Amino acid sequence: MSLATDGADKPTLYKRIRADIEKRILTGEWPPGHRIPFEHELVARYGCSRMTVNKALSELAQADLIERRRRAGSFVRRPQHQSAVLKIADIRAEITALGRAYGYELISRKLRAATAADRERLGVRKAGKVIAISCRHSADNVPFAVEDRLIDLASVPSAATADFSREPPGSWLLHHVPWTEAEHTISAIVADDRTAEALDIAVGAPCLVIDRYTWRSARTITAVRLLYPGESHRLVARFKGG
Amino acid sequence: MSLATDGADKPTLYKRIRADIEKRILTGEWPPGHRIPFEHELVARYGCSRMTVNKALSELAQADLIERRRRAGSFVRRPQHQSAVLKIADIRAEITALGRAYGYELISRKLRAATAADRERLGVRKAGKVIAISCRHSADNVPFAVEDRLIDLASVPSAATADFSREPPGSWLLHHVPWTEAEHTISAIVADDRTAEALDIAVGAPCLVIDRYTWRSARTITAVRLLYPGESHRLVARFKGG
DNA sequence: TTGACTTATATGTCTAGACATATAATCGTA
DNA sequence: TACGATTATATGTCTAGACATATAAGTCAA
Repeated sequence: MSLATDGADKPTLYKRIRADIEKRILTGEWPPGHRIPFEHELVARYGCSRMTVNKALSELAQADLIERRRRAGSFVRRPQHQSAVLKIADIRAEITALGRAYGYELISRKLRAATAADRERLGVRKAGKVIAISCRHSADNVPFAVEDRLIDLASVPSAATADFSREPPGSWLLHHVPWTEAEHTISAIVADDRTAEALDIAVGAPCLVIDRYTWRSARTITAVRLLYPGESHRLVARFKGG
Repeated sequence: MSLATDGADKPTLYKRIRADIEKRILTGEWPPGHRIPFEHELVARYGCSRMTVNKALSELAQADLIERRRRAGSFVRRPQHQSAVLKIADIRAEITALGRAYGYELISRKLRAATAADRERLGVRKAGKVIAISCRHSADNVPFAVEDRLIDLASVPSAATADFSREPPGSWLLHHVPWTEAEHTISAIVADDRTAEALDIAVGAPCLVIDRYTWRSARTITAVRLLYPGESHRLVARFKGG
């Protein structure tokens, strides 16, 4: 509309308060340990009610930028240097985001009674059926990652009839299983014969490994190992805090 | 009212509302796409004011568990399967948390005018001085990681006189530079001669690599490369969302 | 000096309203 | 039927209070 000159649209007051404080912390004007103004002081400065500044400060506390202590005040926290947001995108999304052509290929799919090794890997005790899947993702027809997955059929019965020859199991699960929790473990190995062939790299070349273990309400859903060529693939995590 | 009987302490009302809803989402009772009750319905159910349920729902929206749409209502989001919280702890903290003895050893420290390669690595244009540090972290006297770091003295002048023979540069920076932003890149390589010797592993053994690039207010602070023995070290990221 | 008790105060939570705003639904018209 | 205008409504933000509660700081006695 008419006011195209500068700062976009009008942010709400509590967002402006939050941004003001965040800026002073991030520029170092208010270093770690610094006591930021009391709520009543901010109320006076911005001419608003206490609930408004409280909302701003609560969000900063939730983001771990400040620490709030009763009776004492609110203080700039020391950066933690420890929690980063690591984007582990769906492989198809990752590849298409790079502007490359996504390719998928099912290598093997076996439905079997869970072996001792399967139960160990899934972290379940009871016997039951599992699906073991091996597949490959490629970008512009170059191998991008190989996937080795185990799905617990007791938790996801409908996986028995899913067609994994066209849809990657990761996408299928994402659309057929609601909210889950997961644990990722990242490590490095060197390619053995089988891996080297699947990824079209040399035996002994480095590989990045992501092991993901997924569950819902304490029930195991799936365990997957992803192998990437180590020198060409990178995981990027960007974050605030040292 | 008179609903006090049970044990534990009494969580506040908005936290109870948030936990109730979160539980229904996580157990799958309310699957992705499900419309959760309107604020006025929750107000009626819990017998509280709208601001209280609004606070609960706002926090769920901030955590990306629900999506709020004006006029339409609030809906359970589809899990993203893409952002994980990766804990990249301070190495000393990581080792002591494992109950092992932390050891630190400075391998080299050089103060020099930035070379073209240094400027490239730090992403700065202007000439200036840098400190290049190479050091090793160990756990119970076993090499744990080697660190190769560059610090931009224009941004952190006091680093020139810091004693890095006893304190790791990471810890020192953490305590002398306020809030920063960083980008981590994780990859895998195989050990060359120098790395193999420093980590006491075989040449050609896999290594996990973390490259961290740190800045504050668009100003580069430091660039560091951490090398871990790939098969013994693991990065763990745990999170919600598929 | 130490420990126990009291007090002051900043944050934590909550209320019962208010108006703003985006937008789904409905209605009316071409 | 398709499209534009209107309306209804759920969320977004805000207010001016309130009481609860943890705790820093001060007070006083042993």
